Amino acid sequence: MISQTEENYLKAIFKLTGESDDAVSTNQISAEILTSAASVTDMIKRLSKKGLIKYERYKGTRLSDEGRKIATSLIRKHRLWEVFLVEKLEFTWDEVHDIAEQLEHIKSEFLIERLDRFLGFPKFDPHGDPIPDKDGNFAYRKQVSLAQLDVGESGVVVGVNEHSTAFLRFLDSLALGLGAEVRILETFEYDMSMKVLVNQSKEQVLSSKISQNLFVMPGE
Amino acid sequence: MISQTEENYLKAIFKLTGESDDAVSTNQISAEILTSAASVTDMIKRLSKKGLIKYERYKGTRLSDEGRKIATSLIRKHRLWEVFLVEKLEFTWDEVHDIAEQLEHIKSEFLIERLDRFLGFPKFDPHGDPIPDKDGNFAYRKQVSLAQLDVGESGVVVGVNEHSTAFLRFLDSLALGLGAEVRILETFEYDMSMKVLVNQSKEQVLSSKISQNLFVMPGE
DNA sequence: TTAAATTTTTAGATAAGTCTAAAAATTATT
DNA sequence: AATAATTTTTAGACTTATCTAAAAATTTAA
Repeated sequence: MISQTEENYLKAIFKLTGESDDAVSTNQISAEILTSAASVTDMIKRLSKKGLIKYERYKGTRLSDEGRKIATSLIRKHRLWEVFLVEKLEFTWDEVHDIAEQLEHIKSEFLIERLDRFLGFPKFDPHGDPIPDKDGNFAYRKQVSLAQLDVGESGVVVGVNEHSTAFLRFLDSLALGLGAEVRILETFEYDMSMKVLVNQSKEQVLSSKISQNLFVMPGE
Repeated sequence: MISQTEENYLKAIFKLTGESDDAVSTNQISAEILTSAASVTDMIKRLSKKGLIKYERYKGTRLSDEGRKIATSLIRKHRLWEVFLVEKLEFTWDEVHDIAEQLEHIKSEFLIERLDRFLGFPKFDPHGDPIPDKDGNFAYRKQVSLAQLDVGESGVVVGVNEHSTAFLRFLDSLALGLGAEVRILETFEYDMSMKVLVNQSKEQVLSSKISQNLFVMPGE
């Protein structure tokens, strides 16, 4: 049996390496989990003994196949629960993270398959992040950050690169939620901000921080 | 912050005393939690220090107002999640206990109020057990065990006094789920079994163990 | 290529929750 | 009322997960 804490370490390692197979350092993990490096060393030994990670002293850590499977399963659960909270319980996209963080640890394969069906097998969560299938495969989508578009081009918002409540609420206030259509009117070299037309109706100036953290599917 | 283990002890104490304010013994708790008496003594000290129970050495334990509030809140969560699993995810009544046992520990008042609304404010769970409201009040319902009915009387199944998978599946096979109508045709003094008519169609002989563990609302 | 800076690991403590075995207190029995 | 049986608590140990401080290994820089 794997503990919630162990699960959180596996998820952190996956988050740091993504789909690649790079090794992550002890310090990277400790920064991600907000814990001491000494605690990470301890946990790494335990996970290594269980065969969930491959690790060499001073060299770093990478997930084993088994560890990767658990990590993607956690992400799958987390994102499916987020869909549930938003679609069924009417939470907003900035309210769901902490609750999903708890729900992802509920142990029942059967439960998650039924939840998936109940939700209509969604492929993306309320933030536009892909929901891995049972085998851990993530849906691919052609996307770029809004900052990469040139004047005259447009795109549809499909995701965010930052999940803070503050950022998500700010996007709401700009009508820049998922599905919003954005056309680049003008870019300002000075601070890399850009003037855009949102949903063919409202002009808005966006800082580079915003445009870099917004993913769009380029159109036209 | 209260731990899951602490929550489980409070729930066990509540289960043992019910709505009364009797003291429960250390051994009773250890039997309920399936743990050693020594562990119970340790935990009792901790809960007492937190003001969640009132306890005197060798005299027994009872819940404080605060402890009772937490216990009923856990039961509320457990039963609401059971309704969700059965009504929305199409689980059967014998499959939901273990999953609800995990879900009841998810911490979010907001979540449970929204779940309650999503489910249409149910008053009873899939086993017929009452769901306490936010203030911890249980709905009252006039009910007796089937064994208490006399020949000629009838009732509608509204609850069970045993929640084992075996018992619930057995009831299913007899078409004796919640809502079933039962009329007593004959009782046998010898072993306290009774012959009944289920849903005005099928005759069945029920052992006293069954009739004692089935709650009905008497009709006629 | 040696010294300085950084990263990682070890050593030793602490807290929660569990256990067994033994001691203490209470209750039951003769 | 004294003894026996039962219940409860204490004592001491173990595991998981955490910490700080110090030691060891590695990397960077002069």
